[in-house]
Amino acid sequence: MAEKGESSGRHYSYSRKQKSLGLLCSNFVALYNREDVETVGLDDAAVKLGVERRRIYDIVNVMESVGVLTRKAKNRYLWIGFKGIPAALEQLKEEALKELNGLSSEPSAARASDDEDGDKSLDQNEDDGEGRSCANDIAAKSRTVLDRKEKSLGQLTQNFVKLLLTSNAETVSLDEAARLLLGDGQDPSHMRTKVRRLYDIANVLSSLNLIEKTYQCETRKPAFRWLGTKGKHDTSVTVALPPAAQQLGKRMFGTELTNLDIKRSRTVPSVDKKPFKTELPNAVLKECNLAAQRQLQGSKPFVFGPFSPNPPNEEASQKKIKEAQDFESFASSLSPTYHSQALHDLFTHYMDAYNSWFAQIAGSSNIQPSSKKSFPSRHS
DNA sequence: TTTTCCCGCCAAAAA
DNA sequence: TTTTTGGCGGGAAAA
Repeated sequence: MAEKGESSGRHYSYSRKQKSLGLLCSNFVALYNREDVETVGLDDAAVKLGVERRRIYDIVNVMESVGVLTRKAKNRYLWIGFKGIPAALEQLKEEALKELNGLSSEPSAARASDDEDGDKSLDQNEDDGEGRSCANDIAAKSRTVLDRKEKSLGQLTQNFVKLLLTSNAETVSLDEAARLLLGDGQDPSHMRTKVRRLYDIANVLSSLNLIEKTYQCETRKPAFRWLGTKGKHDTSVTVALPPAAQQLGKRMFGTELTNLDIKRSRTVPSVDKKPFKTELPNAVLKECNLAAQRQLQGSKPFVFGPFSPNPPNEEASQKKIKEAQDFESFASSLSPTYHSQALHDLFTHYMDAYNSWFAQIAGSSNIQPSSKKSFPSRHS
């Protein structure tokens, strides 16, 4: 009955970027990554973030695959946060290694593999020869179930991550991944679908800062590079950029996590019909995530999400201040991206986080921005 | 053009 | 049954 999405007929210029899974994921994290959150409701998320439920399933599934969340009940997820990532990764790597040297008959073995605690130890019996009517039926059924599970976004995510974890290549392109995760010569249509899914996954993994988009050295082909698990000292894990890519004049990516992407803000192909200074949201948001995270990594080898719970060091304070100011101006020129309300909460959250965080470092190193008074008084 | 990937139909699991 | 999950691929924005 009721028409939900769209609405407001004349929505000048529509931008996919503002609806991307990556951005959604960032917003999701920003919304729930706090101490006082221990459970997440899907409805709540969908409403707060202004998206249809379907999209929530998408991001939640891949996040769960990486340990950020766990399904607790219908409509309910347990929020674990970025601290859950290392363990999950460890496990994935372990599995990957195991199935790497073990039987290599199955490319994408979707073993029961439901990590940790003993779960429902359902049938595993395949003895006896007389199945009779229903036994066969059940077998077929579980066949279907397994099949479906095998194709799930979550499973694909894990396989993709395993691939990245074990691959000795520096970067992996999505159709390489698809090719590896599927058979070799597969039906092209099937292949395309798989690649679509990989794009989805890659977007949220990027948003979580586990991977980064780059270009393959020689081919110049788009590809992804693993960023997580910097277990060892960084010996030479970071290969130089593909030199050729630089002269393309296109958007480039830094050598490190310094992946700033200044939004080109290309809106309305024909005439600029925008009455307001509509601009930035997603790019800035994302940037904030990255910035926050970058700042927070002190002696730690690697930090996962934004606002991780450890005190920053004071060496980069100057930069922080500047960013804080940027952020301030950004916040004041907020424009509706999804359905108004939700984002407001989000920004409030960001402001809070930045404030408390800034207060910390400002207090500890005793530096004040010369021109401005960092932040105006906070009032709820 | 190719690459990226959002949207939402609709079917499989759960309640 | 209804509701919750979530494959899947069309097709359009972005590069």
